[in-house]
This record gives sequence, C-alpha cells and structure tokens, in this order.
Amino acid sequence: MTTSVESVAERAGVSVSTVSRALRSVPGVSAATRKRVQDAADELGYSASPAASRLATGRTMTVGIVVPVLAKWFFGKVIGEATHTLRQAGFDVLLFELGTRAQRERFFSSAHLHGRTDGVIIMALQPSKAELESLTAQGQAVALLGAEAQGFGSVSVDNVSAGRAAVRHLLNLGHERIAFIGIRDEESSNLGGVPPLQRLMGYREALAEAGVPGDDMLEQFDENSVDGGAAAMSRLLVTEQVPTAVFVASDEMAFGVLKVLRKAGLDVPRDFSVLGFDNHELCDVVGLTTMDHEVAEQGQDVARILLDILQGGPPANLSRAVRLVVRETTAPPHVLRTTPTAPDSPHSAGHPGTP
Amino acid sequence: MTTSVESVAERAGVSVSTVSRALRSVPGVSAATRKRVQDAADELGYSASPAASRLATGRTMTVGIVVPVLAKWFFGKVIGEATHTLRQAGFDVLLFELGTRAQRERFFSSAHLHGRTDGVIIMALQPSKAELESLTAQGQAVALLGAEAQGFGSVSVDNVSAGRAAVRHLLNLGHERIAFIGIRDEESSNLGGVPPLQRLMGYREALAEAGVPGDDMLEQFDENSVDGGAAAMSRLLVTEQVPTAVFVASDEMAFGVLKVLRKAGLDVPRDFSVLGFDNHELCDVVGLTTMDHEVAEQGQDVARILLDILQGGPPANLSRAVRLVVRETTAPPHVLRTTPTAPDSPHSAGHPGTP
DNA sequence: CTGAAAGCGCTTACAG
DNA sequence: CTGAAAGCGCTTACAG
Repeated sequence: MTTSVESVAERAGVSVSTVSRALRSVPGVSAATRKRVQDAADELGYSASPAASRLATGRTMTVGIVVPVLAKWFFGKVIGEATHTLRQAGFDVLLFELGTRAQRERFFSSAHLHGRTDGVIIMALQPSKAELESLTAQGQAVALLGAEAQGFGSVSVDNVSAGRAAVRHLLNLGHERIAFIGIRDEESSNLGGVPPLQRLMGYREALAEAGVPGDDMLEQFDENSVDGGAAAMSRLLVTEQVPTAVFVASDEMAFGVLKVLRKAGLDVPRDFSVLGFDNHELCDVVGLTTMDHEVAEQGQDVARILLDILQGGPPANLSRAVRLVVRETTAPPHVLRTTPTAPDSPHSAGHPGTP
Repeated sequence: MTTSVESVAERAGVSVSTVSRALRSVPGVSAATRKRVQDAADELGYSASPAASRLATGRTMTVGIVVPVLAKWFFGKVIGEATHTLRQAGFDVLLFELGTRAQRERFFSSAHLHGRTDGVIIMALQPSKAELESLTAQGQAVALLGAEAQGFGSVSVDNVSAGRAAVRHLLNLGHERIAFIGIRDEESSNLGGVPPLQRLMGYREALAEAGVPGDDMLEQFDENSVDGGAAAMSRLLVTEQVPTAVFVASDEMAFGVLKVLRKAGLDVPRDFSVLGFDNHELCDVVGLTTMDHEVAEQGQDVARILLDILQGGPPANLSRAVRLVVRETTAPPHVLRTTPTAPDSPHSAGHPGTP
C-alpha cells in the first residue's frame, strides 16, 4: 500500500520527476515512457499520497458543503446532486452541518477550511460580509445556494414573484382571508436565510395588488419542520376570523399544517386550502399543491458554478424557475359554494391524504 | 493566512519543535512556554496546515461516510447524527454516495480512501469479503451500519424478529391474507442490503407460526421509494385473492402504498391495513403505523464505534431495539366486522391522511 | 523542558 | 523529453 513514487520510478526505470509528470498527464512526457510508468504504477497499485501532493501543490481537490441541517429532504436532495457533479470533476466533498449559532460562529472564525478545501458551497445561509471575507482570506472559492452576495457565485430563485404567484392562485380560487406561514429561526439555530422572507414579501404584494387588506394575525412564523408548521396552524385556528387558505413557505411545514387540520376535523380542500413550497417528494402522497423550484437542478448548478470559479472563471449567478404544481389541497373556499351546510359530496372518497 | 510554525516560533522566541508540541498539548512543555506559544499563535491566527501534519503523522483526522443515496430521510438522519458525533471528536467527514454498481466497484477497487481518511462508516451496504479487505489494506478502520461482518464494528437491529413482530400485530388484528412488500435492487443500483431480506424472513416465520399458508404472489419487491412501493401495491391489487393487509419493509414504500390505495378508492384502515418500517418523520402526518428502530441512535452508535476502533479499542457490535408504533393505518379486517356493508362510523373523521 | 535535524511523499522550476 | 534538487509545512526521535 505504501508504494511511493520511488518504487514506481525504479520499476519503470525513470526518475521520480518523470513518474510524477506521467501519472498526472502533464505534457512533456513521451508516449512510450508515459505508458511504461502507467503500467508500473498499475502493477504496484500505486496512487499518490494526497497529503504529499496537497503539500506540494497547495491544491486539495476537495470542496466543502455547508448546510444548516442534513436530515431534511431538500438538503439531502441538493447535496446528493452537488456531490455527484463534484465527484465527476474529481473532487472529494467534505460535509459541514451548522445547525446552531455556536457551530456557525466557530466555523467562520476558525479558518477551519484553510488547507482542507479549495472551495466551499454554502446552502440556505446568508453569510455576512465578515463571514465571506473570512472564507476568501482562507483562499476559498465560494458559491451560494439560496442566497446572493456581490462578487460570489450563486444559484437561487425569485422568491418574491414565486410567493406572489402562489397567493394569486389562492386569490383566483376566490379566497380572501389568506394566511402565511413562514420560517423563523429558533433562538439557537440559523436556518431559514432570506428566501422565506422574500416569500412573505410576495405574499404581501399579491394581497395588496388584489386590494385585500393585510392582517398581522394572519402571518405566523415558526421553525422549519412538520411540528413548526403544525404549531403555526394551531395558532391560526384560534384567530378571531379564521382564514380559508394558507400559503406555507415550506412543504415540511405544510405537512404539519395538514396534520393539524385533519385533527381539527377540517376537510382539505373543502374547508381549507393549503399551498406549500419545494415540491417535496412526498407531496404526491398527500396531494399537496406546491411551488416547484427545480431543487435537483439547483444542486447541480451550484456545483458547476463553483467548479467554474475553481478553474479561474468568473462567479456566475443563476436563477431557477418556479412553477405552481396544482394537486388536491387547493380549491375554492367553502363559503362560496351553494350549499354550505349540507355535504355537497360523498366527501370521503378521493380526498387528499385519505389513503 | 500562510503563517507557518516558524513565524509562531519566532514570535514566541522558541523553536518550531516547541511550537508544535505546545499547540498539540503534547506533554513535556512547561506551562509558561505553552502559554507563550499559544498566545503567539492566537495573535497570528495560526493553525497548522492539515496537509503537512498528515504527511508527517500519517493521520488524516477525517472519516469517510459511505451511503447508497443521500436524498432519503433515513440517510440524512443517520449521517447528521454520525457527523455530529465525529465532529465533536475533532474529525472531518468526507461523503461518498455509491448509488450505482459502477460507482461501488470504482470505489472499492481504487484505494481512493488511502491517505484521505483514517476510517470509514459504511451504511446499508453489505460489503463483500474482498471489499472489506481492500479497505483494511488501505489502512482504514471500518464500522458498518445495517450490516455485520466478522471482526468489524457494527450497529444493526434484529430485523428478523422485527419483521415477526410487525406481522404478528397484523395477525392479532385478525388478518390472514397478509402481503409483504420488500426492497429489490435495481439492475444498476446497490441499495437494500440484508435488512430487507431479514424482514422477509420474519414475515414468513410469523405466518408459519400462525399456521397461515404462504403465497408467493403475496410477496412483492421493488425499488426503495414511494414509486417502488406504489408499483408493488398496484401488483398486489390485481392478484386473484387480494390481501387485507401489508407489511412494507420501508416507510417510503409504505407512503407509495397509501397513495395507490387512496387512488383505488380503498379506505385505510377500514378496507386495508398498512404497516411500515423506519418511523419516518412524516409517519405522523399520514398516520402510518410502523416499526421504529432508533434511527438517530444508530447514527451516533456507529460513529462512536468507529471512534473507539480508531483509538485502538476492539470493534464493538451493537444492536438497537425495534418497537411497534401503532398509528392509524392498521385495524381489524373489514370482513370480520359485524355490518360489512353499512358504514359503521361517520367514517370521514379522523381517518389517516385526511387532512 | 527545549532545540537541531531528518523525514513524511509528493511537485516543480531549473538544467541539460 | 528527462533528471537532480529544492521545497511544501509539519512532526518526532535524538541529544542535551
């Protein structure tokens, strides 16, 4: 296993310099000797010590991926796609989970990446100017996902217009009292980032556009999880004038919303409409209407953008499309129907979430 | 940024050897000089070049985590827990996704880990003897999750008895025609591993125990996903004598099962009972009855086991408990009820999956 | 407790 | 096209 360049050189009858050049396809080696070296290396099962080449070249051929959490569909998906692209380009990927503020601070203050990675992909976190500087000072190329920063590569979506489109769908169905459930960071966490806020902006714009007055009570925020969504919906249920529809900033939260509505005995979409965000793979199971934002593609994009920067290219800024995916959790509000009290359908067949 | 040991040594007025010792808390340095060195390092923002120390020590202080797929709740959860434990011990984690047979072969044949990691955690993959040897030949410590191998650390659960317990629950409810939906690898993929097979064994044992004759038609296999589960259930629906319940080897597949049943107009659990495996975080949303196997704990376990091996300890083999979590997708079979035709309840309230 | 020196295993100007 | 040599930035016996 510990076959070194020297053993290969010996076997191939050349110098170590030649071995090094031949094996890395550096120009300036005759085809004949290149083959001889390659063969010798193969026979010995040789592969260069990464530590040694890193020390000599200063390049690590690995990139870091930074996420707020791993155990979420969105991040699993995006990381999977990104690592695949990165690996094809010959890079290893180092994983960093920055779930708490403490972890985040330690990470950005410690120059931990220096000499460990050539570049880093930061997901769903809006790094501050200082944090970004710390990264570049460590010699890192950086690409952002779900955030933007002057001079840095990034991929994101237009969350404002996505939020607007979502709420318009609800307005078009005839809803007027439309709530918003968004993401608020916990004391100690740092998830969320800006997209959720932009979605809120879109929500407000659509309402204003339609002449529907806003209502603070209708905007609820919680942790980005099933439980967080459930908690937010529970609060909505006890407001003075309960809404007839809600736009939820993430599908996972929307799942929690569905759960609460079911437990409250409300029928979706007859009594209440729910619209999520992400197009989570399980949307189809519960019939959740949602906003798709090309999650897999975003993962590939951000990897490619970083690879470009690593090769000396300029930092690209991409924007992915968002589109409404109508399933079965949105419908016209009940009050608008002809017979509000008498059940207007068998009601138990074909309803979303009814297995 | 490129502050070296020398600059620290100079500033502290000591030799580089002393700096090296002081900074790594190696015994044999007076408290006074240790502090002086520490201060100098802090002032200079110094941190040792990983490549250089790796080359000098031969230790990388990083471990690899190998998974079949990233974009699944189970793996996200387990990786999250494992990386957390690893990071606390000062290790970085390198991620490897081996979704296809080709990727798997390349990985195990290329000595890619050599010099990159000190150890590796292999998840939900049953490595062959040769693959294991390749890893140890590369000097890797190895710990397995969801698999076992002579002489290697591992954490798993008793899937046979778990399968038995699951099916017994169904039998106790009065079901006799009970189907099994398991995981079969695609041509090109290598997911699954042994646990799914053991769950099948448990299913068969429980049936035999109860004197219920087996039926090949009742055992369906597909890809481990919502779509795979849906496809398998669709096949079950057209068997000659449709079963009244199914034990599904993974929750994600069970979600697909629920979807198909809903589309077929069947009510769960009135017309059909479904029992999953994993206790996926979304079980609660659709009310899926399932088998919990302490997923988060398994992630921590496997990391700790590897850390122990890395510190010279013996390879531990842990087994985690499995327990039935009854929710709302299992009930006595319809045919056993007193009034088979007339609905015996309001039937639309409180049903699983009805939001 | 501290320091001078060799060595870890590559890569890369510099000559030839 | 090929080789000898310096250097990348640490760690660790070996002396003292």
